Amino acid sequence: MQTISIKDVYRNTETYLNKNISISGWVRTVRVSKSFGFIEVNDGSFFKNLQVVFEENLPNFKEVSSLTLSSAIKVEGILLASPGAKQAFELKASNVTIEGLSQPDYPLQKKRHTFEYLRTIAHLRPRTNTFSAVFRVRSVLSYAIHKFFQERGFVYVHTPIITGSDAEGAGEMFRVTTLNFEKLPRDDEGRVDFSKDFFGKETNLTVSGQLEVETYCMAFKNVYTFGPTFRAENSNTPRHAAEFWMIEPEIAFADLNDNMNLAEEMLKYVISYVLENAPEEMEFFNNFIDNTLFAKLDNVINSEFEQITYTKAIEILEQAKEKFEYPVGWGLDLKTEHERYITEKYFKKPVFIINYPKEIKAFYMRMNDDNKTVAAMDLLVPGVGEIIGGSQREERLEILEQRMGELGLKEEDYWWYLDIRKYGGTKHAGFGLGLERLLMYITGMSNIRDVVAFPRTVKSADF
RNA sequence: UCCUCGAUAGCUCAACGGUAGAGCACUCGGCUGUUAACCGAGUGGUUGUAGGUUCGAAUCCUACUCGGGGAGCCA
Repeated sequence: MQTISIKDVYRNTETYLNKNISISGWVRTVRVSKSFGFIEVNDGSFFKNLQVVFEENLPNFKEVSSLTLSSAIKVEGILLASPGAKQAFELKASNVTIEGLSQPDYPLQKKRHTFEYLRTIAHLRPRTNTFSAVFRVRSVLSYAIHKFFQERGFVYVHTPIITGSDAEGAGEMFRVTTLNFEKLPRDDEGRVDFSKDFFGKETNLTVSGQLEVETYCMAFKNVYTFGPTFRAENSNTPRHAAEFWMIEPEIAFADLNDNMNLAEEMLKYVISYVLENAPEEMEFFNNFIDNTLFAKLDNVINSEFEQITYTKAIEILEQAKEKFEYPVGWGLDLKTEHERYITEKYFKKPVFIINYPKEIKAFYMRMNDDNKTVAAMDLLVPGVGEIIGGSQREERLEILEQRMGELGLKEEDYWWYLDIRKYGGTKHAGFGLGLERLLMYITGMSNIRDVVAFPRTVKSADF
């Protein structure tokens, strides 16, 4: 008899009803009486469990009655309509094979656990309802992102994880080295001699694939990266991880407006896709994690995202009755409290803020005609804050070189980045989207450590 | 890194200067349709670590470690 998935049983019930089937999975809970009992089995294919009914006539009735939580079993039997209120059908067992018995000190209860405790058993937490839902949605979301870009002809580019450009500037980096720390090679001035290192120079883990992907953008026109990113920042917040995944599309012959349209279209697409393709999981999140979730997501899908300039945002904040802890003024960066006010209280929907002062943004962003602002965009969403940061890139060689000079960046460190401006450069734009931030927004999970399988954060790299 | 709150049984918590307790988990027993099953009994503790105050400390004080929340930085 072929073993079928529990998802298949739920999705194609008519095919299997009143027929003999076989399933395999892990015991979520057992309820026994003297001569019969119930087992709820989860096989990982589906959020919901399948209820198995067993009776005294099983040859191993006693062993089955005392099954421990999370034991691995295989069940053969007939799928019947269930008289119980909480499920439409159940599997009446004719044979239960115990594949792997779980020890009685299994640390997960049938009761609710705190997320803090579950983080200490990250190897077991995917067996809980919440994490089963989170990581199935993470998978569906990742697929939706690829599907969105692939359907539009974008080329998926694998930018390097180990980077040799020592001047990315997007944050503190993790050094990659094979040097022996006990005996570091030194140069004449007593400094560590990286020419003796594996790559013959200083190397680090990437903090962004943007600069590299821009070069492929100038060959394939529409490209994206989707991969791990590393930041060694000492950030202790529920929104930061040292290792996270980032999506970075880059589009050629395109300006900031094209960029915003792409971001808006992508977000609406992937949220809709997850709602359609993981309905049980999303129902769970809406019921148990955040009961405003569906309303929030519907609002994103159905509203036109607002677009305002940085200058306008400052005006709004200056006129707000709200008391802010940090000062507001043209030229000052927007703080979390300001961003929250604008997206949550003033507009109550996603907002693009564009055209920031050049002083508070990166060197590669395109200078606007006013010579004061650059074509940057941040997308703020209610509840999470900044979810996307992007810009139109400076394609004019002289202006880019001038900006780098102002900021003290050395041209020789960026020779290849400057080269793409020399050989058929064109206007282009792109943005970065944090996968985990988006996943938090879609699931309502409030800590990034609970949407990463084995989170790496300050002072923590267990498992 | 700063501010703030916390750490007691495997888990979630109570006890707030005077003999450390409950629910769940686990073990045993009972129960013919359960749904975080239910009913009865039992097992389970150097109260995060190190000092200090006190006749006496889980409780008060100090430091440290770890965790939560907020801020900065950002995705």
